Amino acid sequence: MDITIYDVAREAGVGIGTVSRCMNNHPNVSAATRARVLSVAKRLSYQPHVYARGLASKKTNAVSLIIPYFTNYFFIEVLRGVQDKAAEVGVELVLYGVNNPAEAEHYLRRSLHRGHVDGILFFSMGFPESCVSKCKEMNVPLVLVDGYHPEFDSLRVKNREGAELATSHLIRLGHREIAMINATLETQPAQERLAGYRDALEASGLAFSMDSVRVAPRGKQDGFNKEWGRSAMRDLLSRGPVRRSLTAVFIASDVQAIGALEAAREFGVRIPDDIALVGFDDIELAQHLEITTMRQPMYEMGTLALDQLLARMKDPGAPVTLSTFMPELIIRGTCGARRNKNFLSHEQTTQTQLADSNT
Amino acid sequence: MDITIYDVAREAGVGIGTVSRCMNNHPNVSAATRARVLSVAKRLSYQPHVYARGLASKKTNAVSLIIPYFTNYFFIEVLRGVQDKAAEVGVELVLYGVNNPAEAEHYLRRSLHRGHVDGILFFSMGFPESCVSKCKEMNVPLVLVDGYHPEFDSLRVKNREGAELATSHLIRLGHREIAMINATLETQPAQERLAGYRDALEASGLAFSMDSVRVAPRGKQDGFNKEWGRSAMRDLLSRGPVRRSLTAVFIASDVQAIGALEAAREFGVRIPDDIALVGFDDIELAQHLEITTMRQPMYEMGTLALDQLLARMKDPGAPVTLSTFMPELIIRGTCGARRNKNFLSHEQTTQTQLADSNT
DNA sequence: TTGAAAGCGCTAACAG
DNA sequence: CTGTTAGCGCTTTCAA
Repeated sequence: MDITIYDVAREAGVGIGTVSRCMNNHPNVSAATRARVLSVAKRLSYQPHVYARGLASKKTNAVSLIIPYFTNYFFIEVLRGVQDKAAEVGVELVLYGVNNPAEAEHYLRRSLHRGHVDGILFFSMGFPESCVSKCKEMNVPLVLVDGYHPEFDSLRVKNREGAELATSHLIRLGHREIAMINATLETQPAQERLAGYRDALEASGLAFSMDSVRVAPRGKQDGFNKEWGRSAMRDLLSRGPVRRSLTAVFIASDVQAIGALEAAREFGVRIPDDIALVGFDDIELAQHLEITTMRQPMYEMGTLALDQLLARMKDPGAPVTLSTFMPELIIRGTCGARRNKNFLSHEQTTQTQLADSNT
Repeated sequence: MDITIYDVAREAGVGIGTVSRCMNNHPNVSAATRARVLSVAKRLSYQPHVYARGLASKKTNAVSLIIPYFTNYFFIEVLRGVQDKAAEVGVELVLYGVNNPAEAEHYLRRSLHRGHVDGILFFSMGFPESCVSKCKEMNVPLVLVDGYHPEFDSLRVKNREGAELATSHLIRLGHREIAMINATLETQPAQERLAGYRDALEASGLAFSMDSVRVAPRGKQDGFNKEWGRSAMRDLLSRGPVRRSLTAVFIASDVQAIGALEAAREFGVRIPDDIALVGFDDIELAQHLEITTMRQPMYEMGTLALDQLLARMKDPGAPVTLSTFMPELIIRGTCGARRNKNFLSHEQTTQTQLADSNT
C-alpha cells in the first residue's frame, strides 16, 4: 500500500542509503544514479515519511505559531504572510491559538520539547521570563513577532515614530490643541505611542501635558478597546474649557477610535469638521469607517518573521536581531486632510472614496 | 539532555514496555507500578517524542486544516472553535491556508499521505472530485466544514432556511416589495439563499420574480464582495419604476450589504427609513455598521467539526453524516425593526441553536 | 560513489 | 502484570 524507501531502492537497483541521498540532494551521488532514482521515485510517487525522517534526522520541518486569539485582523494578515512564506519554502505550520498567558506558556513549553518543531514564532504577547532560560538551553530557534526581548530575535513596529508621524500630520493640518486617547501605560505600545505624540508636539513647539492625554485604567485588552475609546472621548468632549480649543485627537488604536467616533456622534460633534481624528493600526474597520490611521505592514511582518526564523535555524550562533517596521500614514476621512486642496496635492492618498459619514 | 523512555524505565526500575503502557493508559499495569512510573515521569518531566510515537503507532495526533484565505471573520471564529476543542483533546493543528483550488488540492494530497495527519478538516471550498477516490482508498478521515459532499461527513449552514427567515422578517415588518441582491448562482450558498428568499415570498402570497433579484456576474469571490453589492444596489435604486415601490432588500451577504449601504448614501436613500436591509453572515463589520443579518454559529461549527472528525477517526465505518446549523436572526439598525415598539417586545431571541444532526 | 548497518524513541506483540 | 524484542521508515556513519 504505502511505498517506502525500500521499494524505491529495490526498483532502482540501489541501496536505501543512496535513495536517501538523492532525496536530500546529498552531493555524493553520481548524476546517472541520481537521475535513475529520482525517476523511479517519481514513478512510484514516493514521498518520504515525515515522522520517520523527523525521528532519524532530528528535524521536523515544522514550526509552531503561538498566537493570541483576542485580536483579529492584524493576526490574519501577519499569518497570511507567514503562511505564504511557509508554502514557498515548504515548512509546516503548527498552530496554537492562545487565550491567556498560562496557555501561551504551556504551548511554549510543549514546543520547546525535543523533536517537536524546528522553531517557534511567538506573537505579540509578553514573553514569559520563566521560559527564557529553557529556550536558551534547549537551543530552539525562536522569534518574537510584534514583541521584544533582548535575548531573542524580535520584529516590531516603530510605535514611537508612527505616533510622531500621526501627530505631526495633525499639526501640519493646522491643529494646535491636540489631545491623545491612549491605553494602559503598562503596555509597551502605549508608552511608545505616547512618547511619539509628545515628540511631535515638542518638535513643533507645542506644549505637552498629561492633562490632554486620556490613559486607560487596567482592564480588557489593556484599554485597547472600543468602550474605553468612547468614554475617553466623552470625557474629552464634556470638559468645557478643554473642549473650546480642542480641534484634534490622536488615538492609540483604531478600535478606540471607533468608540471615539460614537462618542462624537452622541455629542453632535462633527468629524473631521469640529474635531479631527487619527487612529493607529489600520484594522479592517478603519477603512470602512474612513478613519485616518497608521498602517502596520502586517503581511510583510509575517513573511519576514519566518525568514528570520529560518535564518536563525541556519545559524544559531548569529547575533540577535531586531527588525523594525515603519508604519505608514493612511489618509482617510477623519483627519480632514482631504478638505484641504493644497494638502491633498502633495500628499499620497488612498483611492478609497471619501464619504461624508458623519452628517 | 533529552530524557527518553529508557531514562524513565531505568529510574523507575521497570522495562520500557511498562513505561509505554503507563503513558498510554493501557490497562495492563498494576496500580502501584503505574503510580511509581508516572511519578518518575513527572519528576523527570518526561514527554514522549511525538515523532517516535507516530512512527511506531502509525498515528500522528495531528489533523490538518485546509482553509481558504480570502475571507476573514468567519474563519477566525470557526478556527477558534476548532482550536479550543483541539486544546481540550490535545491534538495538534497543522494549518494550510489556501489561495486557490490548485493549492487546496496540493495540500489535500499532501495530507493524504501516510502518516502525515490523522484527519483532515476541509473548509468551505468545492471538494476536488479528483481526490475523492484517493481519500476513500487511503481511508483518511475527512470532514467538510461549511461544505458538502455525499461521500464525506459534512457540516453546513441552512442557507435556505436562513434566507427564508431573513425575508420573512422583512415581510413581518410590513414590506411587500422586497428585492434581493445575490452572488453568482453557480455557488451553492447563492442558490440556496435565493430559494429561501423565494420560499418566504411565496409563503406570504407575494410575487417572486427574477426581475427583483440582482445576480452577480462571475468574478471575485463569486460576487460576494462589496463592489457588486454597491453596483447592484445602484441599479436597484436607479430604475425608476422599481424604485417607486421598493421598500426592502435582502442581501446574500454582509460584505455586499456594505456596498449597498454606500450606494444608498450616494442616492440619498435613508436606511432603514426609505429602504430596509437585511444581510447574511454577521461578519464583524455588520455589528459596527448596524446591519441586521443572519448569524452563523461559527464557533460551534468549529468545535463540532473537530468532534465529528474525532468520531470518524474512532469509527471509520460509521455512516456518513450531515450536520446542519440554523442561522440566527440578529436584529440591528438596517431593518427598521427597532423603530417598531411592538415588534421589539416579542423578539427577545438570542439563544444559539445547536446543530441538529442527521445521517 | 555506494551498500550495509546502526540507531532515532517509541509501540505492540510475545513470552513468561 | 511485566520484561524483551522486533520493527515503524528514514538518516547517517563506516567500510568497501
